[in-house]
Amino acid sequence: MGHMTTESKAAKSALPASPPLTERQEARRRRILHTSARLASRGGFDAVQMREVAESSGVALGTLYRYFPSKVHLLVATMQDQLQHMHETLRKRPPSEEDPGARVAQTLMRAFRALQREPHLADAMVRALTFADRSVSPEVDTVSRLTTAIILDAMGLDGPPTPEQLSAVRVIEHTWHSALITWLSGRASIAQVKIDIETVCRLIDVTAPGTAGPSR
Amino acid sequence: MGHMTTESKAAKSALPASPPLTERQEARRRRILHTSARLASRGGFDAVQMREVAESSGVALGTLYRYFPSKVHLLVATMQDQLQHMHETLRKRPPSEEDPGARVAQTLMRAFRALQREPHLADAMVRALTFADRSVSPEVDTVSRLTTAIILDAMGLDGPPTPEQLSAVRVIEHTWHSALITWLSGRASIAQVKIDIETVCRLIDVTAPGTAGPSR
DNA sequence: CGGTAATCTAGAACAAGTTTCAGAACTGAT
DNA sequence: ATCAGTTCTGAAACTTGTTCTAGATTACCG
Repeated sequence: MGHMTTESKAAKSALPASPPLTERQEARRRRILHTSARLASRGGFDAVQMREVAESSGVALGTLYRYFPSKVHLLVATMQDQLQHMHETLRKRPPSEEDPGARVAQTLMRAFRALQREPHLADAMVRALTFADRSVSPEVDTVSRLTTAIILDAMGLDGPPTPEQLSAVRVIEHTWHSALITWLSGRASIAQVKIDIETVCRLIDVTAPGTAGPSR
Repeated sequence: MGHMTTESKAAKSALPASPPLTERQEARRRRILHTSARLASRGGFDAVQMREVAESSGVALGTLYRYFPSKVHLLVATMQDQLQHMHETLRKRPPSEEDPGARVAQTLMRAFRALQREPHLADAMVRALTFADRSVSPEVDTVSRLTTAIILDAMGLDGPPTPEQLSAVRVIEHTWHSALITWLSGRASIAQVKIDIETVCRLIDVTAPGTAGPSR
């Protein structure tokens, strides 16, 4: 593995709020993201090789780097893309449970089973996400907001969440990412992940307004 | 970094099926780990360059790779080393709180402040840990067991932990790692990490035996 | 349409992780 | 002390992420 620059020196902030892309450019971007997901599905993080992504997308290497300043940027963007699909899919079938905690657990396990179908892709995306350094913060933040939105959606709250609930959601996100990693690296079974998710989701019910807090 | 005095074999059972190392070999290994930590402290993950580690440890590159089959292996081993120190240090000053949850939160925040003193080193170790693939599973597992031991120690239980408590500890570990990453990549403040840690530690009290569970 | 600036292409070049190999140095057993 | 087997060294080679450059294309503007 070559060079995984932690600190990208000349960060050419191309993406956020930049000039609108032309038709051809949008198509190129799509092609690249599609290729990225395809290669990742085949062999995970290592199988996404920048030269191959470029060639297979019909784009020069330099152009690929203009669109996505690093491999990690590319994979995080791929994750954004996939998460948006998942958000829509999940939204179509809201969870059947009653309690917010159980609803979140059910939704996350659905998401988990979806990822299970493409474990290599999941591997590439999650590894990129946790390996990302400061130069990718905005993109990682977007992924985080998407994940938060999925969880809040699943909770099915009436009003806005309380600060305590937001804390619980953050912790759930932490657990979600980390549990995913332990599963992907073969150190935890699916059953174990399920237990962890269900355990952490109890925090939702514990922090629900109107419910007596824990005994402290 | 004075390395350990005499310690029981139990602590360093990292390499299960390897032949015992000679004196010179043990010294080489320690030199390498020391160099790794030194370079990491200076510039994080990227500053730990295998050629430089080898040269600065007075060892050939091929030898470095014989001892640690990849950069990630090296950094995870470095983390094992540092965690052992931290475990001993923390054990010397047990937390002052009463409730197990609060004790764990206090201990983890102490550990966190220790890491804050060498943020680059923390960055290198944690990034390696979460980037590790299957080939590093045994070593990552050792780190996980060490972390679990630290948390269980902090809880100060009388008897053995219940399965529910073990689940809570797993979730706390997830949160710990993930919160660390968000802090290291500049996406969360120290205050935010503190809140997350304290939030997840409520799970400990919630799952304490003899306490009524949440209202579900 | 002509001109100009931005974008894209092809390919070389560079950086750092990893592998390989021939020979020197060390180890343990006879 | 000698021999066989392992370990270590030094150096080159290979891989893949990343950068750079010169020229071709394209997009936009008057």
